[in-house]
Amino acid sequence: MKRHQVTIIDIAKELNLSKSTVSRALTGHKSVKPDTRQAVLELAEKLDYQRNMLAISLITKKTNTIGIIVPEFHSSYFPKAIIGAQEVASKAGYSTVICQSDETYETEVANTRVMLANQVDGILVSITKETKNFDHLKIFQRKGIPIVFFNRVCDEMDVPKVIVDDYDGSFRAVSHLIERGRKRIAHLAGPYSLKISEKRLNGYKAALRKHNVAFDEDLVISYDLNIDKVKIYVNHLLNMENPPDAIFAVNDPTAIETIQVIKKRGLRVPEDIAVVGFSNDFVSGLIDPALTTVAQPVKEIGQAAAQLLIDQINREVGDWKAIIRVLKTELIIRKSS
Amino acid sequence: MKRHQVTIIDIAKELNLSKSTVSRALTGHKSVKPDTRQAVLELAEKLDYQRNMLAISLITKKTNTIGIIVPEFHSSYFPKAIIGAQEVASKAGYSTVICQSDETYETEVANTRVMLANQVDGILVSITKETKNFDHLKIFQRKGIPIVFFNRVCDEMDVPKVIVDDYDGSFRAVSHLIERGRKRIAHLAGPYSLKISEKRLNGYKAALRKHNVAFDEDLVISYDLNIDKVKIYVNHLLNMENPPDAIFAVNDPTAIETIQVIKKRGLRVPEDIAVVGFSNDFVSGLIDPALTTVAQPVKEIGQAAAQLLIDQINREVGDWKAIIRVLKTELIIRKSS
DNA sequence: TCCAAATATGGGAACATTCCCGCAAATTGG
DNA sequence: CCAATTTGCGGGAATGTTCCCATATTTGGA
Repeated sequence: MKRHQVTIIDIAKELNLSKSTVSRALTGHKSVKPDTRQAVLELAEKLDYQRNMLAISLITKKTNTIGIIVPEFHSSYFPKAIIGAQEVASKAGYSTVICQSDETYETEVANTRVMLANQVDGILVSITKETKNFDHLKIFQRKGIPIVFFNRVCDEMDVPKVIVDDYDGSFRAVSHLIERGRKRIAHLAGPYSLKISEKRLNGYKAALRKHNVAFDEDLVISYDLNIDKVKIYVNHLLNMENPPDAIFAVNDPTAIETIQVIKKRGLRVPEDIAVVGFSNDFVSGLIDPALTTVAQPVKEIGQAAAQLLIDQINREVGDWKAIIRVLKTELIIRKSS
Repeated sequence: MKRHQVTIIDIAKELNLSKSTVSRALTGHKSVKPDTRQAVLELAEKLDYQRNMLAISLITKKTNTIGIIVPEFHSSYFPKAIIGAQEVASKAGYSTVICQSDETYETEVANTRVMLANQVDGILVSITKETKNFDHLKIFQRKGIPIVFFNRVCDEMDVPKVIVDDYDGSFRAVSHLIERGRKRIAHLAGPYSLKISEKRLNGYKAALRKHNVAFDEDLVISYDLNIDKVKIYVNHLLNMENPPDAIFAVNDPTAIETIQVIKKRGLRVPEDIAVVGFSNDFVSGLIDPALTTVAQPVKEIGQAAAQLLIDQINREVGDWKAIIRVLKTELIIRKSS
């Protein structure tokens, strides 16, 4: 299939030079006569020579590639974070290999294999909701390949992480609901295997405590983020003999689906039940009613994560700290509360 | 930074074998004693040996990687198409390198460089709205690297393409508006450098003709897809002495923004002005009013494109046809019309 | 004018792997 | 029981590049 690739040897032969000289001319080394360099560059252009990164990477042991593993592409969160990461990566001369784990542990493990085989210089990871064992990620640590977590982080690994203050965001969202006079606030939580679910739950609890609202265990439902199940849980909540007057959802897709279910039952948002989400997805301002939510600086998270990763790649082995960057959230109050 | 990588030579030495034998054992070659293979496999596992794809690719001239270049990540279209493409690619043993050109020609050119340097086995491309010169893509053809276009295709290159029937979708959308009694239907078109803009415009014109509605040049505005400008154009249309009673937008983000502008002026959708979009983005069903739009089988488009590409990679050079897969659209009628 | 230093180039190892070729030992068949 | 085949393994080239070391040429200062 492939025909012969133009190599530096072809250029060398044509110009009666050695491959060493051509290599030097091409990489912008000093100690090569301007005329020679000029000739090499011109011929390279003419033959449209492309440097073979495989060979270069093989010898330099550096691929200038970073891997990104994210659980899904359905919400606008990860695409946006990836844009941010790619931005700083490409500015630093890195290309990116993106894998999507589809929220399953096995795919995530497979993805890490791809990354290792491709000899990435470092990886950015946001784990799946299923991931409880981290051996596949610890391999990178062991091999000295930098790793940075963002959003969904691994607590038991001592590496840099970029997160938002989930506790605080959650606290403010729930406080807001209480200030609007809501007394029975339900929480549709994520799986507790994810640290963010736990933190958002804690923020929720703290807000209740702070405002002397009784905590009712029955009003907290942890679910697996499978959006189809929201219907069941929301209906369950609405069918309680003492139903909630507000629902704080762990993320925006959940909140949006919650609103749909409530509307379908003929109840009004926010009059009958207020709804608040988390993340400020692109959609959230456009739906009816517009969703009150906790905005995250998503693109900045991606940027920060990539920057942390590249810093780590450029540092000497051992010379880095497990910095945890915590970015601020912002409560966006809209019609749904 | 990097410490020594475990290679087949390490394994060979440890077991007093040659690297050839280890290679054979690892690649599942026949003619290697079961005991030997077992020993190799076990030691490889123990040392957590990872095959170096760089070296393998260098020698086999195949990277098992396909490149995907898309213009943007903002709408749900491209992420969804990528999911589809990745699905069939990874099933076929290919990983993907994704680049986003940010709707600028220069970035697209840079992206193709990355793809060439990374020796991808083939690329999937959807061009930017700016791309008028295709030399950077023709290089792939010249080098015998398969290329498949999807969505935003290049007309002057004779390669496989995956598109939807834009003309037909547009025709049906506009026919629907006419059937609902609309007489003055405006069209917010995309840049004519994109084939899809042209086709959607043609479908629009054809529908008018078919139903004997006069074509009014002033009701068609072509714009550069910069969403911030929608406001200007929609206001311009509404300020006309004989304003439109419907707006057919070239895509959903445009339609959604159009609705926002109309609502902000105190007009009602669809009572005063009906709006129809194109693509059925994830958001479109959730906004108020829910958007009538032409649904595309986005994931299937990605799948089809990847399949076409992989077929082409696996074929002998020269043995392929410039198939154009045209997928069907579906008109989704919602509240906005 | 001559030697040292700078400049310019070449040669070859190295990177990790595959794959072809060759050779020995083991197995088979008549 | 010996030739023929099969099985199992090793050696070494090749992939495209960088980089170190060596060598040749030019330059400059005393």
